[in-house]
Amino acid sequence: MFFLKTLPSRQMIEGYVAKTREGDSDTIEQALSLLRNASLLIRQLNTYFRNNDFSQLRFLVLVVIDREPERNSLLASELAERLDVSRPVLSRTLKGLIADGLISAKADDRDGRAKQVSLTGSGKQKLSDLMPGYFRQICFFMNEQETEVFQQGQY
Amino acid sequence: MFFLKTLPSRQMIEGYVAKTREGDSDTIEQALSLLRNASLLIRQLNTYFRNNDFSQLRFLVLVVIDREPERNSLLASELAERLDVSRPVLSRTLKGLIADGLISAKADDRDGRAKQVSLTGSGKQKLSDLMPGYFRQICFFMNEQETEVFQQGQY
DNA sequence: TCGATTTAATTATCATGATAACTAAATCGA
DNA sequence: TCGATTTAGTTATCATGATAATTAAATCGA
Repeated sequence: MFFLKTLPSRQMIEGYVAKTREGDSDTIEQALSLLRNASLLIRQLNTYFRNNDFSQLRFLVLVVIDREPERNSLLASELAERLDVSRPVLSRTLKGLIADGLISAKADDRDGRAKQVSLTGSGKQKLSDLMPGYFRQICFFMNEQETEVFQQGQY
Repeated sequence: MFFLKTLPSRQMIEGYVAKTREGDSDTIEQALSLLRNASLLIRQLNTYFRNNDFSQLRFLVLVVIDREPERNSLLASELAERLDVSRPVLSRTLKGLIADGLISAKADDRDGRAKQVSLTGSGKQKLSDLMPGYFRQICFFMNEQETEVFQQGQY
């Protein structure tokens, strides 16, 4: 997250760039807009998931299992490859999803350490329950942005 | 943060959009790219600050006090207006910055509840120590992106 | 083939975000 | 003017991210 509500003015950025002799103002301004816009959207999505007693990470775990073509289960290690969170966080999150009956896990046949994870019926249901609202949040936000920041060429 | 390393394919998105009858694929794709790019940059910046025994929020507090024109102190409540974090987090962060001698606080003359916060010498020093590297991180990342995702029109 | 290394997953612990509940001061309004 | 409300800030607690260390299984190589 990027917590600055109002980005530094162009002048301010140019002042810092001149002082540090590092970077160029356009790039900095563009990057700060990127950070701020994304942070606003992330906030909105987190609120959406919280309101549905869920979390973005839980949702993405379901998505990643669901989107795997030709397979209905994934190893936890494969999930870890596809998701940019630490292994302990993934472990804990899977535990929660299992406890809630949204995924099921069984030991892998070939590798005694590994865990096969798949969506349960309620997992698939949860995913399709959440997806429309998720898209709605995104589109609502993007339309908002279009009429504000994006038009001003800040992004 | 948005944790999906590889965004859903265009086809995948179109599948979900069709199923949910919600949103349009271009907007979704654009938003997911926004989220993912920003998350990568935030990761890089967090790493930069951590390597310097600091944090993004601490840095932004210093920036916000520093950038205030014609003033050398701000009320904690004014900081809260400018930064998108909860009050308790701001409280805790200010406490840490005071303990490290980077800012100083004194009770406000007019309002017995309020706190005037200002940068100390080391606070100003810390800020100018960190700023060039901060800009360097940003520019490095943006150049990287230019040669990858941005060119592909995903953003 | 068996000791060393790597890999999969978890446990323990910390850092840093949030909300709810609180204290105390300021302000509002009948 | 004084009780009610609002505002500033903190404390207590929880949620969720991270890293370091651990366990156990698999694999590598002399």
